Amino acid sequence: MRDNVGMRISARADYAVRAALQLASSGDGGPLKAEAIADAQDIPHKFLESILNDMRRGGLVVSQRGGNGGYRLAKPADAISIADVIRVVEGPLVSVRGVRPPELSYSGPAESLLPLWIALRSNVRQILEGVSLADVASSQLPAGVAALADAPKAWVNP
Amino acid sequence: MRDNVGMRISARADYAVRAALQLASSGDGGPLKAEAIADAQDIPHKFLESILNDMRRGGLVVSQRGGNGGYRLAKPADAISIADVIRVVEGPLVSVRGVRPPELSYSGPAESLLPLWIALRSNVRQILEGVSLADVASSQLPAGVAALADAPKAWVNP
DNA sequence: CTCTTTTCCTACAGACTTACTAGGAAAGGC
DNA sequence: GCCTTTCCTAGTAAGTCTGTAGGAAAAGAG
Repeated sequence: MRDNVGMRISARADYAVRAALQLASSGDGGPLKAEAIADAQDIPHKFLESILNDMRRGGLVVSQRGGNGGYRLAKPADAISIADVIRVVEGPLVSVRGVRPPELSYSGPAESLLPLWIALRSNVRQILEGVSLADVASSQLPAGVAALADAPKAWVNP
Repeated sequence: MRDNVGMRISARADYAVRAALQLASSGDGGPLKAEAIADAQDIPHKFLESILNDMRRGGLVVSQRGGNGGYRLAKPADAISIADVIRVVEGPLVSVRGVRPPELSYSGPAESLLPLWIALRSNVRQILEGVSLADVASSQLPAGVAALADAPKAWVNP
């Protein structure tokens, strides 16, 4: 039985964003330990560790070992977008058959498929790059996004 | 090395759309054989067969066996959207951790994540449901989509 | 009825991805 | 030295993705 594809947010990406939000909302009471985040957001501890590691390598968080170490955001929460987080843990936001749209080539009646994928990607970017960790953590989504989410139609499954 | 997730259009979905476009553009010179489509679009023949089968079960195409059989669209090309095609071969357009957004529950600073995913999904739908096979086959994308695709920024990788 | 064509169905296989878990080494503070 | 917490390598069970193989069932032509 085939299931869900299309815009798939994996567990890894979902966890990454939630962890980042937890860090964003911790204001500045020192760094947060992986385990504290794991408990707060109900994420498997060791799995989260590897995600936080990706985020550190990607320059999104900084870490401190030992006694009262932990993680904190490397930049202000309003300077990190959801797209930043997803890209750091999973690579490109949009891909077709494993490659990014500009590398594709279509022929015949499928020629205009490329512009379509490009438009789609641009649209997804617009949303995910336009929303910061601070926006979500404070429940203040940008007007355009909030408008989309408020339409009742948006909540019903097709 | 982790790679591409996010909005992933699988080979299966890409092939399905291209096959449907080929059918759309064949006007009405009788049904098209699977092999003819496979050749025209450079899709593995047997793989395409199973995709066309999904599309038949989903009511998108009708088939005819024997002598000069083949496939044709079950509805006019301007009554089938790209979203229809993708959904028939891959299920829901957008999912988070394998489930559809409305089934999720977030807590703490992640509470506003749900509206964000909903907004994202609504946006993706708007595009993919708003473009028909006829639009793509005739290279006449709807104004809003064409505008997105025409922005030079949309074509550069981040 | 037989032959050819083409769809339809089932089964499988190899490579890859996903979501984890285990165990310990390295660093930092007391 | 000791305790904590990050950091690193490895592995694994289950699933998905992209196909292939082989044949049975239908439709029409002769």
